[in-house]
Amino acid sequence: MVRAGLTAERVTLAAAELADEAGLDQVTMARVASRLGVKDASLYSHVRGLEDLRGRVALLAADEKTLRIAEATVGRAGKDALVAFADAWRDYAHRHPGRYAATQIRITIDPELAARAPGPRRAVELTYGVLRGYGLAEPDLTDAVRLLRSTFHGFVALESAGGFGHERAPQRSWERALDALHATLTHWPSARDGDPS
Amino acid sequence: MVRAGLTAERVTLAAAELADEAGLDQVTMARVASRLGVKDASLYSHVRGLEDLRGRVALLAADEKTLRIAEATVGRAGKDALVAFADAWRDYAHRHPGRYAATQIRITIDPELAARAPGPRRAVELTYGVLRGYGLAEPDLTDAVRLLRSTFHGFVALESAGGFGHERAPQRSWERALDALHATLTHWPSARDGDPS
DNA sequence: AGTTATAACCTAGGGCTCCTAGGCGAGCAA
DNA sequence: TTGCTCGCCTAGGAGCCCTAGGTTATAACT
Repeated sequence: MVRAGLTAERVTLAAAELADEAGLDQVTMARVASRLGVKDASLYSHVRGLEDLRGRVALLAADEKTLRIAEATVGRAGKDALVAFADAWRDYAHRHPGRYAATQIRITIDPELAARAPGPRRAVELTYGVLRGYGLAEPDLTDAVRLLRSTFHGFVALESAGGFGHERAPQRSWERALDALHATLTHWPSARDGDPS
Repeated sequence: MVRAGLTAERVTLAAAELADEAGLDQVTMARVASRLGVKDASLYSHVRGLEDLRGRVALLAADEKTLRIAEATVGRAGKDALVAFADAWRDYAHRHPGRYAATQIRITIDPELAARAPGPRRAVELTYGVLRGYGLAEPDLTDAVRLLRSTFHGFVALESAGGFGHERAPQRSWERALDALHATLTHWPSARDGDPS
């Protein structure tokens, strides 16, 4: 009998590929195992269970997405950096819908495993890096980071859930949203300026 | 044998309550049935299956959320209406996490059933109503609607997934986001004003 | 009131899921 | 060559979704 040479990483990668091709809900132990030429029970030597596997896919996706964003934004600043950041985010979600969906799941990840993953921490650093050019200081910086992440994630989630009708290309709306975010960051009100219009 | 008096509506409501209490993934035919004092096979007279049931929960949630927003925004205009709209959205998501999660699922709803549900159409009308005060015209209106929905949904999704650290109260960031959206809508650039900063 | 028809709820069971327990043998170390 | 480790196996339990077919409560009609 030839051994398959499984590792936690290979199992996670197979699950991620399956998620992108067939949807996250189609990721079952049996299907991942069959893709690796193995029985489902064999996976439990490498992965604690289905929930653990999903968590690993989520961590993988976070790392990959962060890497793409880092590559896209390196050497850029200002609106250039903002657009590159946002486009890389959206592009990753489009290219890897299953992996991206895994990141949306309420977190039930092995803390020890999560601590070793560089993705989330690095993602925060990158976001702060983009905002550095806009001259914001805490706590405005935190608020701005949250606004950016909310807008990017919300747009991508609605778009891929079919939440936008077909009357206008999402690309145009995306560009306008980025214009709006750039303007918002440029003129961020550093103090409350009550405008009860 | 006493009959339980089930209807599709009662089954959907039980599923929605279970989703809010235990999480959407805990909504199984068996658990919904037991909550109604019935065997799982009995539900299939009223509901086509689990996917259909989830779709009905999603439709219920959309209708309820729209209703709350309508109540909150009636008689308001401008930023007042924007804030009421957004707060009602976020409040619904907080109060009914399971129902809200159901609305995020990639749509696989019986089209005939969906056509009878007033929620989605009414939601679009309400959003356009809020924007009326800002004097936008198509296609800017569509772009603005998408920006609002993206920001609201993205913020709520990240917030309830634990995506924000604990270093600053989300409420503050939410208020700043609404300030930013109000400013964006007030000064919406009706033509492209390329600012390659 | 008695009869009939509808349909609400049941039991039984198939095929799928995740997961555990225990066994065999492949390939490495001595 | 011998022996050990551990990678992958088979077997099986519990629970999932769903279908088929049987009972029987209830509503409708004479």
